[in-house]
Amino acid sequence: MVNFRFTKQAKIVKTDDFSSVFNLRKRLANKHLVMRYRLNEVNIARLGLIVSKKTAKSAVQRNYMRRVLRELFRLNQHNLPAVDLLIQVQKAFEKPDFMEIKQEFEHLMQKLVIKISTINNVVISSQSN
RNA sequence: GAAGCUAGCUAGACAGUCGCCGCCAAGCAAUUGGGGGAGGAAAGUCCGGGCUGCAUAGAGCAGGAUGACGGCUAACGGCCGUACGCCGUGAGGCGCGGAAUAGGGCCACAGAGACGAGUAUGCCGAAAGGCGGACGUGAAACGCGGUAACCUCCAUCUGCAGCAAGACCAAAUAGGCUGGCAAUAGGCGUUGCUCGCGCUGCCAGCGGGUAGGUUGCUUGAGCGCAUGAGCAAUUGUGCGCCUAGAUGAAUGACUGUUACGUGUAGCAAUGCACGACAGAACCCGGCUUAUCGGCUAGCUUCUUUU
RNA sequence: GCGGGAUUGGUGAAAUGGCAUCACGAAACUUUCCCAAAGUUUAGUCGCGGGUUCGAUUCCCGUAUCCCGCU
Repeated sequence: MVNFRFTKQAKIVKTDDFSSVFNLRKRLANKHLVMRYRLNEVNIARLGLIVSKKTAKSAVQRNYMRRVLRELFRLNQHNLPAVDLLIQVQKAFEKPDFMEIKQEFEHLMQKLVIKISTINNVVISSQSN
């Protein structure tokens, strides 16, 4: 039985955590979303969302985007290694675009997993050498 | 029946799966169970108040706001009633800025002239001049002209800031104060050197204070019903109810059944698609703006029937 | 949460309540064999809706959009 809960520990709250992810400058992007990531030490994938007022004026629209992204993360969190993940919305989307956003999100997830596994391999190989 | 006016209400419903944020109960804990979780505008921040801090002997000036009359209210620039003006066949809607004899300013064009003088014709005069002054122009023309939504004066109100207010707890680093130790030495800077001058080390304690956390934080000028007062706004009394509290910021996503509306395909049954404006951030009373629709009540006009 | 400012031809800016102005650009015409330069002419509901006024870009109120500051 897999637990899909999204608790407070899985949320990035502190300004330090945010800025440390930003400073690492690891970045993936496509049409609507920008993803920044950093390996962390808490053994759990954590999420921070950035939806600025510039992308959408209406608070309702911003809230919708936040909720959809959180939901996608919640359902996918067990496929992820322990990373701090910041998702920034670049272009506004609405309800009819849901399937597109889902595909984009999953695509980014795959890329992320591949990248991180290569990093880990490098680390392991360098240690063995 | 159609077209309207005004006031009020509403902003689909039920069930399931996976989740989110408070509260209550159980449990050492993990967790489990119960119950609650956006609006009529939560918006704009245009007014008013509560609350909190600062300032303050008392009073006033300056500055700001309001401006028919009377009332309501915690208060208001709000609301109600009345009067007046305009619009509408009407139900109704919109508006209203006190004082021009306290003083200053402005009054384009036209007009003789825009407030100080004085045009035509006329009367008195030899003349100078005096009296009186139409028509026309214009928003306004001798009359104490118009304009105060120009300054101003008058009346009334007004200390300043805002929950990121304020209160409490309190790392790391840097600096402050006090005490003790070391010491007149050494180090650094000032010119290449010397002298001179300036700065300073270690330990303990103290208080201030940043990140961060806790609180303020939701029971209130509260809501509903009945009834009394009042034309009404509003208000007295009685009974009942408890109705979000987040903080890198919860209130969501998906599925099924069904109601309503719109579009579309179809002769039809029915199928498919879509669902207004919009998201609490200390709390209330208003105003303004956005809004697919639906319901109720009262009233008006026109037409038809009896 | 609190506060300030802007909106005028296509663009950037002026203007005491009395005819909306300047520069660049655009279009048309003149000039030239052609182009450039030069000259002439044209195009504004003064963001929108009300009010005050004889008259509003200007004054007052509301509103929309944009920009900025403090915390």
